[in-house]
Amino acid sequence: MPKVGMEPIRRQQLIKATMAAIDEVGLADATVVRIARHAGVSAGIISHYFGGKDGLLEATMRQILNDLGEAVASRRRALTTDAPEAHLAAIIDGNFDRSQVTGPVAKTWLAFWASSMHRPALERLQNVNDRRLYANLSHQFRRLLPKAQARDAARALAALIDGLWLRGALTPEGLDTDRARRLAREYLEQLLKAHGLGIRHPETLSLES
Amino acid sequence: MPKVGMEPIRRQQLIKATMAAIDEVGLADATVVRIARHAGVSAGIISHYFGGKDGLLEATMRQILNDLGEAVASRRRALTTDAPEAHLAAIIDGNFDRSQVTGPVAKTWLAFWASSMHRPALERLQNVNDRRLYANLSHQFRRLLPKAQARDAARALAALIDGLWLRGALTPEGLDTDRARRLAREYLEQLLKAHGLGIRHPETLSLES
DNA sequence: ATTTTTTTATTGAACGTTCAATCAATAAAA
DNA sequence: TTTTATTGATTGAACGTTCAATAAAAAAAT
Repeated sequence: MPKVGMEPIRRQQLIKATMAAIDEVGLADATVVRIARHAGVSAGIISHYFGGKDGLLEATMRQILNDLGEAVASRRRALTTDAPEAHLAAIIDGNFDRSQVTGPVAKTWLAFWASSMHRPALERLQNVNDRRLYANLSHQFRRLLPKAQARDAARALAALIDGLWLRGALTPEGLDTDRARRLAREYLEQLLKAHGLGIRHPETLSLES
Repeated sequence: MPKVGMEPIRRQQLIKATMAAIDEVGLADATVVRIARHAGVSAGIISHYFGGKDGLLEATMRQILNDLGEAVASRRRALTTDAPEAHLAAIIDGNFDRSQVTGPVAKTWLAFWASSMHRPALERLQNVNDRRLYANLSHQFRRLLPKAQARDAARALAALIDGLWLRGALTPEGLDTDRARRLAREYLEQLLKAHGLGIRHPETLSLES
């Protein structure tokens, strides 16, 4: 089947196959042969397109984080108001975007998160993503709360979002995205109410209901 | 050095060495030789006392979860009041117990959490622990809130606790336990306030009646 | 329109490495 | 002398990478 212009196709196939393999047997047993079989190609092709297994894993993590960032960014772009409550709701919704929370993606995300502790290349990607979430939250909260309280609110909401992801990735049924979104939004609502700031119709603040 | 009664000593040494090795190079590179070297013994001894590497990993995870459970249980036993707010505060404090949050333990915990998705033996231990935290929280909230809201409160607080752990395990400086405790307690306070239930001096609940 | 040549894409067996497990040998205490 | 504890070289399996061989398409030549 050799043809020209196979590179972007194969790269995408292999990244998807990596997630499928990790979902199936975990990162530790996701060998190059297994990944290649999922993509319907031979093992050698991985070194050809990614320079080796590490390159493929890094590309896979980068894709997951990019997709997550884009899910958040697109929801914020679609806002018709600049109210901080609306941005915060969009950040929550983006983090529980359907495309991010399917079994393979969530399990791969968690596997990478754990191994990023000891792989510099993955740790870098992880930190960029972490800081982006915290900075986004912190900046919006800062428009509503004093600095110290804004920081705490951002830390807590970021932890709640990650915790819901984590628990969702581990339950066999997968994450209940509607419930996770609702819990995070209710936390946000309570937080603002506790500081004497009402939230105005959180369920209609973003475009998707 | 050979003497009788070495078994409990060696088992403890090897479990501790396992956490040290995972903290140092991650679960993927924590080989039996490396673990044994941390304990100052030879590799063969692992199979002798634990039947193999898997047995050692399972014993290590079991110890972490047992310690965590004991940290919570002992704080609840020490309560002088039966107020649900006090139990909830004790559960929070127990989960951020100092002995549980040092670097090696936290990293090992996260590594096991990720690999429990694909190792039945670890998954079982993980589920027991998860359900215990959720059941404890849920039962105490049930004394304050209607059933549906109690369940949601338990789910959210459990996620917040896990999320704070997760983020703490990944930051180079480790988890700031005081801050994590404070954020979780503030969340609890807001939650109860939102339901019209004041909390009475959460930091002194375990001392006053 | 054929045939030939070149380029691109892919394979999979071979290689060197690393690992967990084994077990005969050894050493110290009982 | 017997028992308990421990070693560490050996073994076999599994892994990622490499690379000569191959196949198909594209380009060039006839």
